Formats: sequence, structure tokens, C-alpha cells
Amino acid sequence: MLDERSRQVLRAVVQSYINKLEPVGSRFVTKKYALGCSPATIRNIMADLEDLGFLSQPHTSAGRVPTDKGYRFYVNFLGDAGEYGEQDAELKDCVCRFTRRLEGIGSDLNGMFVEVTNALSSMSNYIGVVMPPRPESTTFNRIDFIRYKADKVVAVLLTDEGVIKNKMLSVDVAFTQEDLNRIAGYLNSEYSGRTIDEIKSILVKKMRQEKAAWDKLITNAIKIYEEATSFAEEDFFVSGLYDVMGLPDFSDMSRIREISRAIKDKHAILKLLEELSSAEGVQVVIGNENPVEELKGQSVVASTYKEGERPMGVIALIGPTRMDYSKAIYMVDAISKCISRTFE
Amino acid sequence: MLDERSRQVLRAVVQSYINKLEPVGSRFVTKKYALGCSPATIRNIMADLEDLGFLSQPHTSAGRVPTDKGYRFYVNFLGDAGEYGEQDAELKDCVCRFTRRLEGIGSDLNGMFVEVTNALSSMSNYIGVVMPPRPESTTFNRIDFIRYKADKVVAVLLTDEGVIKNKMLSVDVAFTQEDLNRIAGYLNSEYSGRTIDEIKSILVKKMRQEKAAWDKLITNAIKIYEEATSFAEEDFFVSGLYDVMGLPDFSDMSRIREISRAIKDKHAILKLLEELSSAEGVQVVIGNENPVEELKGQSVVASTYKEGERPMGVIALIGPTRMDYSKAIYMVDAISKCISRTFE
DNA sequence: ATTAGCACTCTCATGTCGAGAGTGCTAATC
DNA sequence: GATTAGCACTCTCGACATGAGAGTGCTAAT
Repeated sequence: MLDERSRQVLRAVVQSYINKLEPVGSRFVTKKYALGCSPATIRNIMADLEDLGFLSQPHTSAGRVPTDKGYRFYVNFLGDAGEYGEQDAELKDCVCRFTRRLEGIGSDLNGMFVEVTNALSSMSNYIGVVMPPRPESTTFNRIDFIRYKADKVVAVLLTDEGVIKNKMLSVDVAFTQEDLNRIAGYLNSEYSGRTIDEIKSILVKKMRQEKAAWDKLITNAIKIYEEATSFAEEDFFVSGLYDVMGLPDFSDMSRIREISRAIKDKHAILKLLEELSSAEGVQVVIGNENPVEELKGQSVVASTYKEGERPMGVIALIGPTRMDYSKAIYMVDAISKCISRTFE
Repeated sequence: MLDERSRQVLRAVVQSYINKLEPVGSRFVTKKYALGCSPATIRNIMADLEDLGFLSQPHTSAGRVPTDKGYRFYVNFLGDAGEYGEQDAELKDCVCRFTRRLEGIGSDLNGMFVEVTNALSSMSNYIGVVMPPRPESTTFNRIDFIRYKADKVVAVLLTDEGVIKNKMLSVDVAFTQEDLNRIAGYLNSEYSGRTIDEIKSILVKKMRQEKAAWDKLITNAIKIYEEATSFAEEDFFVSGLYDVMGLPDFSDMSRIREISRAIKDKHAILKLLEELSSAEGVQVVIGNENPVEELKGQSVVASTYKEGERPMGVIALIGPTRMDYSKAIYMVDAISKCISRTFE
């Protein structure tokens, strides 16, 4: 589709633009990359690339800037194979140290996710996002009820993956702690090992059938499951808004405002990540390809983490379209694998 | 100190500036506020106020802008007595609806705090902050241990105030659930009702004395208490960075960057809030009075909430120096009282 | 003591100009 | 026939000037 030299020029433009953030001219390319031809030749090639839609000029007689299509081509064909592994020693070292740190944390999932978002954002200067395991891919380990004052019960839900969720419930009947233990025991023996969603539907059915004495608590149990279900839609982990404000891309404020609105809404981002979660490997969404209105103009690099073969959740980096894709892809890939490993 | 008319002019300038965010000129004051004298007179008075340090001009022949001292005087003497109660019906309505909503939430403290920060920021367009109860003012209700997989125990800590805290611990000895219950029972009967800090010091002493079989778990229990202690330093609740970005004061970005750095650090803000927590009633810190470097240039309106007579924590609004103090004070006061009420 | 009038000052938006950077085209070159 | 050198052209950007607008400070009149 593109001859070798055109590719080299395209790669040169993209890389230069990623670093300098200024339109790159023909002279600059010849100087920095020894392609063995003169500025004029480069100009011709660049004009061709522009016709093909890979580059564009902010105005006549400025340098060229990659279009989304240009980045896409770069990501697909140019930074390919092996090159994503070639990162500076410093970054590799960072990731490595982080990996070791993560192993130390063990199975406190929430704590781990906080660490992961922080690591993602501080290493990359982009926004780090982690979507925790979706309830349908999470299996119930056990539930416990703790009596708290006369009319309150605290429910603590554990999943096999290490998610802990607690919720205070108000109850009408005054249960003793023994009552609660019995009920918890029943639920645990009956349902341990199933997915949260399964249990929810079973319990809903049961509730319709029996109107036993502890109906009330089952109702409450269902409330918890609903909490746990809504978990993924409420809490996902974000960090790096501050880091990203340091980038020259966002000196303008309006972008930041858009992004932070998107994050505040959460809904849109979650939908996006969910879409990406079905695919294998590292996903890259560039600029306008992004279905979320507020994030057109940003790029997203995402990857799922798994328990064995089952995909659990997604981690992602959000940054400007001119983000350092090779670095971002490397990081997201490395860290998602690292999370997967902790599940073993 | 200031004659009546000077005060009126000062108040007029402050209020106008708060609304318009533009330097206010003498003509404008005569038009908007019927003080019964001409622009020239106002000019004289304004010149006096400037000499006294209450007003300043961005440049010769712009209108006047209040200084920090001007705001301070306004807050102390001009917006006084009763006036803070006179808010638009809409705001009052909002606060009222919120109060009712809070009562519905009941004793899930964390959930409540999230609600409170959201309410604070969305009603005011400033940044809402809540500092949760400090561990020294929090009393232990009960702890429970839940066995999770072979070598993990989840500890759940409840305080009388409704704070729930959980933590996954790794243990060497394989406890049965009965072991754990016995240990929890012992701790609960022994220590319930004391403050977290007390217990911590007692346990540390005990640990030195006994080297019993369940030593390990006491060590872990102490770990949890340490967690609970660090609680206030880690998690405080903030929201509204997005709302604040909409304000014209922050079209400039550098301020936002400062603020978000301050929030990210947390430390500085916590220190400030802690200082404010010792005082009675609503505290107002204006601009340069602020000890935190990053927040000079912002103002903070804060108030403690209490359980009975004991101060528990602080809620605050952070906004530009030209914030609507009367509204902010009203809100912070109303909401802190409202929180206090839920503890009864 | 207050006010009207007027000169003065400062900002801000607008417009002009030249330097600099980069292109596109054409003609010469390998 | 592909590549290159040369040159005119275009566009941005900062510097500088200009004029309108807003607001002041001062003085003289009320």
C-alpha cells in the first residue's frame, strides 16, 4: 500500500510530532532522520501522504501533522513487532519495580487497583484507569452478617478474586448474632462458588416462593448483591488528571474540562472500556474512532487482565492523540499481564 | 473605625465584585446601589478605602477590587448577624431537600460523606471537602475476623459512629473460623467502647507481655488499628474540581493546577482543616491568611460537625477569594449542623 | 461637604508590518 | 525518470502603533 520510503517518512513525522508537538517540516525530517534524500523529495512524499489522508497541514506552509488515520497506520504497521518491547531501560526498570511491589500487596484488590492507577499515570503522564472485575465474571466466596446496634446489620461480601464489599443495612426484626450466623452459613454453603449474577437470579426466584421467617434478610441479601452488581458502574479507579495538566497539549483548559466531565460522568468511559474488554490483547482507540463524544480528540490504550482464561476487567491509559503509543502500549501490556499473574 | 457610608461603599464593591468578577467603578456603584450621592463622592470614599488597604486597583483607572483585608472586613462586620440566614429560597430549598436525603441514608458514614461533598460542590460550584472523624475521637464498637482461603483473614472494624473499615491480612497459622470468632469475641468484650487510640496503646503493651498462641493475630489486630489510625490522613472526601473549572476565575489553568496539586498532596489540606477543627462555629480563611502555600489565593470556609459536644471532623468549601461568602457560610453551617444531627 | 467638569491614564481590540519558516512549482541535474 | 536546487508565495507570530472606552484625580463651582 505504501512503499518503504513513504512509510519511513510517515514514521518520522509521527515520531517527531509525538516528541516535539510542533508541525514537522521537510527540512527537519532530512536532518533528523538520514533517509538519504533532500527536503524537496521529502516534500513530494509528504504531499502524497497528505493526499492519502495520513498527514495534514494546520495551514498552508506550516509543517505536517499526523491525522488520526496517520496514527492508526503508525500503530498498526510501523511501530510493529518487537519494537514495543524496545523501551528505554528506565521505563522497563520502573515497570519491573512496580511488578515486584504489586506482588507484595497480595490479594487486597482495591488497594492494588489504587496502586495500578497511580503507577499508570505517574509513569506515563497520561490518565490511568482501571475497571474492576465485572460482577458477572466474579464468583461469590462468602458473605457474613455482623450485628451492629439494635436495628442495623453490616453485610460483608467476599468474592474469590478478593473483592471485599460491605454495606450497612437497616432491619426491622431484631436478629441475634446467632441468627445472622445461621443465615450466613446457609447462604455460604448453598451458593459458594457461583457467580454473583447467578445467585441474584436464584434468590429472586426463591424470594417469590418462600415467605419464611427470615424473608427480610434475604431481601437484604439481595440488596447487597445489587450493590455488588452496581459496583462496576460506580467505582472505577482513575488517576492522573493532575499529571495530564502538566502536558503542553492541555494548556488550553477546555480539553481538560471535557475530560474531567467524561470522568465525572463515568458512564461513558465505562461503556467504552466494556466494549474494549471483549477483545484480546492491547486495544488502541485513536481520536475520532472513540465513540465517546468527550473523548474524541483523546486516545485510549487498553488491555484486559484475566484470571486464567477468563477476562476480568480492563486497565487503560487516556492521553492526547499524539501520545507515545509505543510506550503506552508497552506499559498497559506489561501491567495488565502483571495483574493477571497475581490472580494465580 | 469606618463611618457608615464607607461601609456601605465597601459592601457594595465587594458584593458587586463577587457577582461580576470585574473591577467595579464609581459610576456603577451609584447606579446599582442608591446611596444618595454622586460618582465623584464615591470616588473620594473609594480612594480613602484604598489608602486603608481595603481596596486596590489593578491599574490606574480601572475600577476597584477588594483586597483580602477588604473581604475580611466584609465577612467580619458587614455580612453580619442574620444576613447569613437570608438566602434565596432556592438555596434554602436545596439545603432542606438535602437534609432530608441525608436522614434517609442513616448510618453509612462513608456513603454520607460522599453525598455531602457532592452536595457542597454542586450547590456552591466550589470545591467541597469533608474530613472524616479522626481516630482519636472515634470509639471502637466491634471487630470481626472472617476466614478467607487458607492463609488470609479479612478483618472488619466497626466504630460507634458507623465507620466501617476492612482489611485483608495474611496469616501464617491456619485459623479455623471458630478460632477467629473466639478471638474477636475476646477483643469485643474487652475493648468495646474505648477509643481506637487507647486500644492501640493497650494492645502494644499486651503484645510485649504475652507471647501466647494467638500472638500473631493480635499483631494483625494492631495492624488494623494502625490502618484505622491512618484513615484520616489518607482518605478525605473531595469533589467539585470539575465544577470549579467552570468558574471564570479559573480560566487560567495555573490556579487549577495548584489546587489540584494541593488536593493530591492531601497532607497540606489536612493540616489546614485540622487547625480549623479546633475552633467553634464557621471559620473563614481568606487568601493570604491561608497557611498552605498552594491555597493562598483561595479562600476556605469550614465548620466542624459534632457528636453531642465532641467535635468529630470538618467540612469545608474551597473557592476563589471572591467567593460568595454569605452563601458559603450559610451552606457550610447548615450542612455541618445537619451532619451533627444524624449522630443523635 | 458635595458635585460637575475636564484632562489624564491605562487597557484592550484592531490593524499594520517584517521576519521566519515552510511549502509548491519549475527547471536543471544525475 | 527520479531527484534536487532555487525561488516565489503563503501563512503565522511578535512588535509596534492607534483609537475607543472606561475610570480616575483634581479643581473649581455649588
